[in-house]
Amino acid sequence: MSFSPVKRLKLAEQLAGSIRSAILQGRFGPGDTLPSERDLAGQFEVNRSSVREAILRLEAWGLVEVKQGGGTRVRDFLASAGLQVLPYLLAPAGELDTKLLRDLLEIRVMLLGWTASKAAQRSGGAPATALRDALRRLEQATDTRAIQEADFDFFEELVELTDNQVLNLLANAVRQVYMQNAELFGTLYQRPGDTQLHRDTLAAVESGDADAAREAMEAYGRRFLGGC
Amino acid sequence: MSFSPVKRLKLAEQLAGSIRSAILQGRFGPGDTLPSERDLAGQFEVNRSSVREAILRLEAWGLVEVKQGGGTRVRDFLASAGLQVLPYLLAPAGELDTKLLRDLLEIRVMLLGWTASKAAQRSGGAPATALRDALRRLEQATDTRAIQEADFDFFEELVELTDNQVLNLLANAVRQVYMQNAELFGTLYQRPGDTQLHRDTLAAVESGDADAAREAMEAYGRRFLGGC
DNA sequence: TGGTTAAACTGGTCGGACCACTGGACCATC
DNA sequence: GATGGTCCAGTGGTCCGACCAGTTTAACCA
Repeated sequence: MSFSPVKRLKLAEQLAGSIRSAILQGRFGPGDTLPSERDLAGQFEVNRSSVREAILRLEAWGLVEVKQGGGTRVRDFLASAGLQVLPYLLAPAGELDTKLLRDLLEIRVMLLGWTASKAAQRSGGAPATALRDALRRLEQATDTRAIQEADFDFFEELVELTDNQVLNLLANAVRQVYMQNAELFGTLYQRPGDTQLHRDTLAAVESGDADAAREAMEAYGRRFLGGC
Repeated sequence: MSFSPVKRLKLAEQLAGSIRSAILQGRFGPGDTLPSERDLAGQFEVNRSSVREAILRLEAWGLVEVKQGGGTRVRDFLASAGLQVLPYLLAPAGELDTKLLRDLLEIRVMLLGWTASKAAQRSGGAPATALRDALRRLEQATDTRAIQEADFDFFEELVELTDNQVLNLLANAVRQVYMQNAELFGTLYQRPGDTQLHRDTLAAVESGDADAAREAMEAYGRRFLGGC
């Protein structure tokens, strides 16, 4: 038995979380102006500096728009927010948004397929030792959490093989989405670990067969779509 | 001749830009600790609060890791940063990174193709008036900037048709990349505007032909790959 | 009525203070 | 030699109160 690190929540992060929830749950609509920083500081009974830090986070997420002298307005997050808000949209009020989850899994199928295809194309038949190692770790993983991580590692090794740095950044963003509510995605991994499709992918990559690699990974991704 | 609005750079944004450049140019490597907030405040001759706001931005971008009492460490941005840093990676020291641009355009081909395909699949033969409007605006656009924007509008209408909110968020992120250095991408639009492939896409979407829609948009995206 | 101006907001920056935490040095214990 | 306790300098986190810089509003006067 081992412990995982506790996460220390800074004050400003708590505040940002509160306001973010209020926005995502629609208590503030697009165009509405947030209460002033001094006002919020009074309501939360904290210093204005902390409120400012919280609002700065919201701005970085694309949720609000700050203008000196003109207040802080809530933006239409569906038109402006990036992938960072996805974890919070998936379960805004404790209830899972199955439509959104399906959308995410659909995108995942595309990413998996394309990445595998490009990886096969780029590696051009060379042995992929790192990918093979990742597969071994996946096969040896027992509990749900370990399987999740090993599965993502396998994907990231594929990304590495594509030699595409933009895809790399995109994968980083996706990883954050996964990690921020890993327990939620964990329920999708409950079926017994069948790694046949991963083995197919590895073989296809090592033989340079782009189409076969795409097929295998897309088939794997589609398995998750059945659950919801 | 007309002027575009000047962008008022807040102090903290300038600071964030300075430190970000230093990191992306490698003046601080992964694992290095940044000078302390008090130290940086002294070097920049500004207040510590402003430095803190700047560092908060860097943290949101995934460039640094802040720990109370333990300093601020530079992260390996290739392993942790999201799409937000792409604009700065494309031209870190004034020089365009053609390999990275090619990577981006490659991803773009995938996104264009997949989006068009799903849009055709989902709309299922219904008339797509919004998409048709976007096409008209594209055909009427004259200068480079207008063409760029109309082209992106067309893409966003396709995204709308897919009814996939995750793709929507992804498109938001991509838009920010484009808008932050629009003049850079503008050079890619120099050839005379041929909208044939857009018209093909519209027709394919309205007739529900997913494969044809994908083909047309991928072909369009690939035209940009020839330039570099 | 219509334009001007002054006040009352808002966010941005400042300086200084103290709290909470980290990391390393040093020491006592076993 | 390893372990744990203590201390201390340095770092980020929070607080306070003040003033600067823009925006909005409404009173004001021509």
